[in-house]
Parts: sequence; structure tokens; C-alpha cells
Amino acid sequence: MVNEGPGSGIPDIVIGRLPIYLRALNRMLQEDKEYTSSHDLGQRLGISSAQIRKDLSHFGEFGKQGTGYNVSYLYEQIRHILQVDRQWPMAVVGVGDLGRAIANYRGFVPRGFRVVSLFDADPAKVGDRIGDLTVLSFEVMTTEIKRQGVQVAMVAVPAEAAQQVADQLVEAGVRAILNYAPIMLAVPEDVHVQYIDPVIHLQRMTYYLKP
Amino acid sequence: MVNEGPGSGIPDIVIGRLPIYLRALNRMLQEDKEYTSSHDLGQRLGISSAQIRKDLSHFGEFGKQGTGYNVSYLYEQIRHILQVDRQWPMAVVGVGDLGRAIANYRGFVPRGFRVVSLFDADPAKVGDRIGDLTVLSFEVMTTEIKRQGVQVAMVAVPAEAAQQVADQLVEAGVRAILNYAPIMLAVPEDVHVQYIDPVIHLQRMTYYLKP
DNA sequence: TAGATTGTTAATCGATTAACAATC
DNA sequence: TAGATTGTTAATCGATTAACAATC
Repeated sequence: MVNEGPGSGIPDIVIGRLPIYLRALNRMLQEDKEYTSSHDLGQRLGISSAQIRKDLSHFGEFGKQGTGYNVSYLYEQIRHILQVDRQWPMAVVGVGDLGRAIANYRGFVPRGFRVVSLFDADPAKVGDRIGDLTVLSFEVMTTEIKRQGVQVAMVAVPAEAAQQVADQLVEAGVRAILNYAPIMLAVPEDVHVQYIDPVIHLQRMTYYLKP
Repeated sequence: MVNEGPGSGIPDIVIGRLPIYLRALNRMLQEDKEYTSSHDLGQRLGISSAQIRKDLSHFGEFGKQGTGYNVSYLYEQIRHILQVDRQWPMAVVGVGDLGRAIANYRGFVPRGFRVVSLFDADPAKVGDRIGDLTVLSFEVMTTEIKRQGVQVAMVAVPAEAAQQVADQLVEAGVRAILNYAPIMLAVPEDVHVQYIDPVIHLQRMTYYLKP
């Protein structure tokens, strides 16, 4: 192992591409493809082969000259690097339409995550069952998150409530937040936040459209 | 006007930040904040003031030395640049849990988009009413999209179906696709695609977490 | 006026790409 | 072997930042 783990100075932008590679490799596995190459993978993803080789070289040597990469081996290596070769218990805060869709989504488990608790501020929703989970109140959130050792949470509450929710999550020990509320969160620097705001993505495209 | 419009060589990465600025400016408007500065805006967004000034300078001169930027003026200018000072009619394909959440989301209209039609392959869903829309079948999709002049679509179907749906959308005249299916779409180069896959975002964070 | 902040230039920094020896 | 493809180095490209004259 040449170099691995956070703090070892690998650029964030490289880390950000690994999940993309992982998804493509998983697809190849489904297609029973045994080997791939940086060229092949790059072509599927619209990324240069040089970049893929360079990215992977930060973590070790995973290929063979002449034959390329064993799909299943590379897949497992990247899963290990990203630490998704295990299941992260995850909390979902806010069970509106979106929170419900998240709670029901079947796509998390096969990729390293499992929703283990749901929270909502609305007393009318507390007690509702969604899948095999019961919606809990904000009052028990800290306790429950600590009890389950949850480090990852998804926030799907209105923008006005998001910062306060984030504060409470951080307080409870959450270190990674996926925020669906259209607002930037202020968190300590050892807490990671990623944002999903569909409108941002839409507005990135309209610039290029004909009126 | 110094420089504006697509094809004028402004880096994609700059365009990608404008919606972020827009969202922050909108928030300032809600707070009745009349003026801001590159420093102030940058602080809120975790971006350097130099970058904000540089980004804006691609499109014109919007500020005043000594006083900064009039929030409402800058907001309107960026809305105009991004072409979100109008409403783009939008189609949603796939009305599972996620499609339903999208269809019900109140956040599109104030930011330049309106869902005008819903489609699903499942005959059991066709005819369902969601909000004030009726779910239509794939058979009528092309016709309906052409009729309404829809250029923007959101895809929320299973990965297996996404490419075929995208092909049909492009055929019908769609030029911007927001894809929720966890798969890269192959489209002509004048068609824009943005991707939302929550798992990708989650996996970008687990790398940095303690086991 | 004095202080603040812009828009812009040049310097720096970092990421991507091209090229190729090594080797399967 | 001949062909293919890796991992790596150096070159290129592009984005970010620092600095400052202009000026409100």
C-alpha cells in the first residue's frame, strides 16, 4: 500500500471521482465484464484515460500492463478506500415527501448505507411508520443518534430549520451531512457537508438553452 | 454589456457558481439586506472575495467601489444571465416516491421552473392525479413535450430505463436533463445533463470518516 | 476627506494531459 | 513475439489568489 487514508494529502477532487468509478465498475460487474482498462472506463464516463490512471495511482497499483484492471478487484479496492465496504447507519431528518422517498429508497443498502432512524418536528408525523421504521421526535434525536453510533445524516427539512437541525446533529456526533435544504450550513471543520439542490443543477443548464 | 451568453467562452465552472450566488442573494433579499460586498458574499459561501469579483467580471460591472453591490440589482442581473428570469416548463418522467416528491415540491416556481407534465411507464399509475397534474403514459410523451415546448426534464426512473427515456426526451426536443437515475446518460453534445445521486455524495464523505 | 471596495492584472497554484519506458 | 496498457514524469493548461490603482 503506497498511500491511503484521509490526511494523506490526496486532492478532494480525486476522492470525488472515486464514487463515479465505483458506480461504473458495479455496472460492469452486473454485465459480467471481467477486465477493463483506463481507456474503456474513461470512455464510459467522459474522462481521459490519463486522469483515471493518475487518480488510481494515488492509492496503489491496481492494474497490469497489457491487460488492464480486474473489475472485481478494482471494485473492492475502491470500496475499501472509500470505506463503503461496510454499512453506515444513517439518520434522516424531516419526513415530508422527500424524506419519505429517501426512507423508502432501496439504493442505499447495496452501496454502503442503511437508514436506521427517522425524525420530524411535526407531532402529527411522530409515530408514523415508514417501511419498518417509526418516526421519532426531535426531543429524542440526540439520544437516539448517540445510541446507534450514527455518523451520517440526511437533512430534508425546510431551509429555515436546517441550521438548527445541523447544530443538533453535530452535537450528537454526526460527522457527515447530506443537506437537501437550499441553504449553506455552518459546521465545524471536521464535519463534512454535501449539498443537493435540484434547482441549482437546473439553473446551471438554462444558461446554455435557447430562450 | 461586456460579455454575455453561451458560446462566449465563459468557463463552465464560473456558470456553475452563479446559481449559488443567486441563492445567497435571494436569502439576503428576504433579510431586507440592501447592499453586499464580495467579501460579505464570499464569507457566507466559503469562497474568496477575489473569486466572486472575478466571476462577476466575466459578465459586466455590477458593483460600486466603496459600497459594493446592490443586492436586488445583482440578483436580477444574475437571474437574467442564467435565463431564470422566466419560467421554464418542465417534464418529470417516473412518478415513484421520488417523482412524486419532485412533482409536489414548491421550490421550483420561485426559482424559474414549473412542472407541467408527468409521465410513467406503469399503466397502473397512468391517470393518477398528483397536485393538479395527471400522470400520462410514455406513448404520448413525445407529442405532449413537443406540444408544450418543454426543453427541461427530470428523469426519476430506474437505471435500466433511464437511457431509453433520455433518448425519447431528446427526440422530443428536450435540451436539458436532470437525471436522478444512477447511470451516465449518452446524449448528443448540444444536450445538457446534470446528475443527482445521493449515494455518490455520501461516498464522497465516508472516505474522511473514522471507521 | 478617509475608508472601503471594486474590477483587473500578474503571480501562483493545482489539475489535466501527453508521452513513454516498463512489462504483462 | 507483438500488441496493449500500465504507472509515472514532465509539459501544458486553466483556475485561484494576491495585490493595487481607480474611485465611490
